[in-house]
Amino acid sequence: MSAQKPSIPRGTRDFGPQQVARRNYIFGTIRRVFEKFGYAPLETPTMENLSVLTGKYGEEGDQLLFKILNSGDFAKDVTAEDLAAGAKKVLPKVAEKGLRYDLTVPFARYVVMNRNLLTLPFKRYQIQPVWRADRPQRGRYREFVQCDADVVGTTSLLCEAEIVLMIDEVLSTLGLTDFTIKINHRGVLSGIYQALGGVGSEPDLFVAIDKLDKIGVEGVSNELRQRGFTDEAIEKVFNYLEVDGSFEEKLTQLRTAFGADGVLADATAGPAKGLTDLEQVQGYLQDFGFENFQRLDFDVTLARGLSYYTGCIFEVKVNNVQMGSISGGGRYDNLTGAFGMPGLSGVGFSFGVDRIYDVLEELQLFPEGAVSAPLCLIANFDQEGRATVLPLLRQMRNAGLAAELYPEVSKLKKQFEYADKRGIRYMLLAGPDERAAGLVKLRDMRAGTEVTLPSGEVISRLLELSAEQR
RNA sequence: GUAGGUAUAGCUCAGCUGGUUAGAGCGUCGGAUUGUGAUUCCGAAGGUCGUGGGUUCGAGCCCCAUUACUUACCCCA
Repeated sequence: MSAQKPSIPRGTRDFGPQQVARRNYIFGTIRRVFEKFGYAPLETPTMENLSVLTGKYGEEGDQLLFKILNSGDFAKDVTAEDLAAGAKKVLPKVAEKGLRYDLTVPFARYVVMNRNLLTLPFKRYQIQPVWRADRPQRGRYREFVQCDADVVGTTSLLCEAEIVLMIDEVLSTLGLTDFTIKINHRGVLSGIYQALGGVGSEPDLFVAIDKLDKIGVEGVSNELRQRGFTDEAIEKVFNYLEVDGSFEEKLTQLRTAFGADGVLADATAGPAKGLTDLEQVQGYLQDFGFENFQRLDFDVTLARGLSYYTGCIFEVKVNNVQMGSISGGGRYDNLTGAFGMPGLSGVGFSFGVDRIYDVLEELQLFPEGAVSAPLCLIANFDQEGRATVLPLLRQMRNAGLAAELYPEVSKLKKQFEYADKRGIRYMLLAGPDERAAGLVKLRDMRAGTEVTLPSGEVISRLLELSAEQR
């Protein structure tokens, strides 16, 4: 048997002890905030039936689904004609399950299946990995964890305001200060489209203006022109995109412009609803005493693709770091419609932990403590010492101290190197000399200092030292 | 799916217009130091140069194919 080079699928990663500790630090921060705001945890299976997943993410999304080959003789129902007809015909016969692509669709499925048990409004959070058969690149993985929080069964804009508060709190707690929470409303975008008087297609418009910060005015103009928008329409689009000033000022300018273009006829829907919604969210935030309005940016160009959002939409960008959005979300009015339960409104958002990790690493914002190592290593001098050292080790653990004995008798140099590399702060030396005197030596590896003390006092001393570290 | 780039030791990379036995740093292991690490010194192990073919007297280097990785686009967290 020839030795093969081991590998993992591209776009996936191993996480070593330090990385796991750091990821847990991020998960913990997010979880605590979600729970403080009243969200309850939910977990769903890694795999879903393909019928649940397909058609929910558009044609491109379907291609990015990982499908799971049926067990047993998966090819037994495939005919020669199927093969000739291509993958589309063969797929449903060989695969009936797939890996979850996001957490929102499984959540919708869960809500529909449990509609009789749920008390509305239902607030849930979910922290689980998702899989996409994408081409990996910077900040883009094929297996990554999403942290979603959604409320369904209420149209209250209080939820939107609280989302802003949660995003701000999580990112601030993680040490980030320079980030922008972008907010917009699908109604506002629709208003811009309606103001054009029926030129081009609405999705084309949204996709194009979403790229403004990336490809600039020129790029967006070209793209719109290619998509059949007239120069006149394009000019009008940019008039809207150039609204400027504070949150209130932008709202006022848009209201005036929309009024002039006659798209505010229905005061309870579309553009008018968009403006009043945003106004109200801002009002709630003021009532909450939200301090960081400088981080909240009403961005008319924010569109978030072609997804199912119908109301407010959010996206968070860390400034001065080359990284896509680390959080995003919005309100949807018909999430569960595809599963036969129409008219259920909800709003939710998601943190991309893997991207947050990359950002924190780049900005060196991980705290020192986010490493897991035992507090103390007991040196192993000889077999005879075990009668002294093993009871001591047991007592340390019973006292709640993380400790270990170097598993084999070997040169002290090696044991010291081991402690050093693992980041173990204290080393306990109980060799023949110390044992004869009923003493132990405790070495602080960081300071390089040693103290000798009666073996009966070690545990209380270590407890003091570990308390100091917090 | 589209377009580039890269592939040499466990890791990060040198390797001249094609020329004899492919190098360094870090890491690993051993020793200086049989009871003291992170700084010193000495030594050792470790590579069929991603894979297959071609050109050539001769290929790590040139050509073709292939695979993997990577960056950007599309899309997205």
